[in-house]
Order: sequence, then C-alpha cells, then structure tokens
Amino acid sequence: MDEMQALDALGALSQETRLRIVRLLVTAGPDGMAAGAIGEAMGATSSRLSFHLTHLEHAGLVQSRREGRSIRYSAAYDALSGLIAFLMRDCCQGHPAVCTPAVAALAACACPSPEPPK
Amino acid sequence: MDEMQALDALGALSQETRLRIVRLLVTAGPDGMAAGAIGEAMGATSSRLSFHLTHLEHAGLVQSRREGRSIRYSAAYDALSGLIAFLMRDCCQGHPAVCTPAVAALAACACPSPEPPK
DNA sequence: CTTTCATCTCAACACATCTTGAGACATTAA
DNA sequence: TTAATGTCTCAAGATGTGTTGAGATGAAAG
Repeated sequence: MDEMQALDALGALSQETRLRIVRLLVTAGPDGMAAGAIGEAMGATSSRLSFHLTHLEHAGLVQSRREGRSIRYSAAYDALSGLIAFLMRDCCQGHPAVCTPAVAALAACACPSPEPPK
Repeated sequence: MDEMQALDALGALSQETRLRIVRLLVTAGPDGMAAGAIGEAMGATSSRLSFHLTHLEHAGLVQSRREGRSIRYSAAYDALSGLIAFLMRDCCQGHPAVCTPAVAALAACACPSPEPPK
C-alpha cells in the first residue's frame, strides 16, 4: 500500500458510518452482507448507504458482487491489513515506541497470534 | 482509545500534509522539531502549517511545548500506537486475516520485535 | 410484459475543510 | 523601548463532504 492508497483508506475510515460498516463487514466474514441488511443494521437510507459503500469500495476497503436482486458487500481483509502495516512501517522507522505497544495490545485480544501457542 | 478518538485520529491522518508531518515528527524522535523547521521541510506557509499542527494536536497525535521563541512539536507515540491497536482489535475480532499479515509485515521491517531475538 | 423488489444515480443543499494573506501576540536582543 | 523573530489568529473564498428525496436501473416473479 502506497501513501495515496493509505490516504484514501484513512479518509474512508474517518467517518462514523463507514467505520461501523467496515466493522460490521469484518465480523460478518468473507461472505459479507447484502446492502439492505447493512442499511438495516446502520439505520441508513438507501441512498446514504449507497454513497458510503461506494466510497469504501473506491478506497479499496470493501468489495461487492451481485447476487440475484441484491448486492453483497464484504470486507477487503488484505486492504485493511495493508493499511495497518503501512501505519506501522511508516511510524516505526527507528521508533518501536509505536509498534511494540500496538502489537502487545493485539496479543491481549482474542485473536490468534501469528505463531499460535497450540 | 475509543471510537471517537479513533475517528479524530483517522481524520487527522487522512490529509497529505498532516500525514507527512506525523511521519517527520515520528522520525525526529521525542525531542520533535520547531514549527519553523517543520514548515521548511513541508514547504508550507506559517498559517497553513499552524492550521495542520493545531488539527493534529487536537486529535492527540502530536504535542507542543514552547522553547524560547519557537514552539517544538513532537509525535504522541502512545496515541499512534493506540490508533493501530484500535484498528487491529476492531478489525481482528475473530478475523486474523487482518492482523496476522499486518504483524508479519511489521516483523519484516527494521523495527525490533516485541521479543527481540538477542 | 408488467410488477415488485433491491439498489444505484443525480441534483440540491447545508456544512466542513483547506488555503491564503494580513495582522496580532509572545519572546528575545539591542 | 524598539526592533526582529517565530508562531498564531482571523476572515474570506474555493473546494470537498454528507444527507436527502425523487427517480432510474437491473433482476426476478407473476
């Protein structure tokens, strides 16, 4: 991810409705959700929702596919991890004061670590 | 870091000038840089620079202290790591597809890992 | 083909953001 | 005090963003 993509992604995520959409789609899994279901969960009108979904798609953070009458949106996991990696690489140059606590916080969350302790 | 702080931080970073200022200040170290030196590095007028620095300070991403005639700005490392941790926790709930590659990308960068292999 | 359903597109408006230039404020030196 | 330096504040204008409502499009059912 280059700087321009990162700026787009950051801008897309810096809006309450869009951040919540991404959160919803990440937890929804790779199959994603139909636009209607997202709108219901967000309490958004169809045109408002369409505006934000288009914005997120242009920023590369979600992807869409038609399925019958509805359109399913799903999180672009690679773009999200790319953004986080960009922030860490960009911030961490010689300064682990940023990355070390961030990774430590991740270890304390429910996610499996890169090397699961199985 | 809660959602509102994260939105502020994401919005602050989603602007080219401000993202570059943060990058500059992170690499400048804890002592930071005087506003004038930042402006020179960015090629920005004093009022434009002041606008962006104030924006970043309100978002909690930088801090300032007066030093003689000049004002030194420095990166708020804790806020930056807090933002990254927020993104990972928020994105990673049950979905290591985001966090695992991000942490792996970090390991490939010049930064010391949380458990240095010394 | 017509209807229905799901979603998108468009124009309009309000509001926020970024940039600029002029000037104010605070700090130091003469 | 006066002058010089470094930075901030303010108002104005251009541009960008988010919301709404009305209507268009596309897909499936009758």
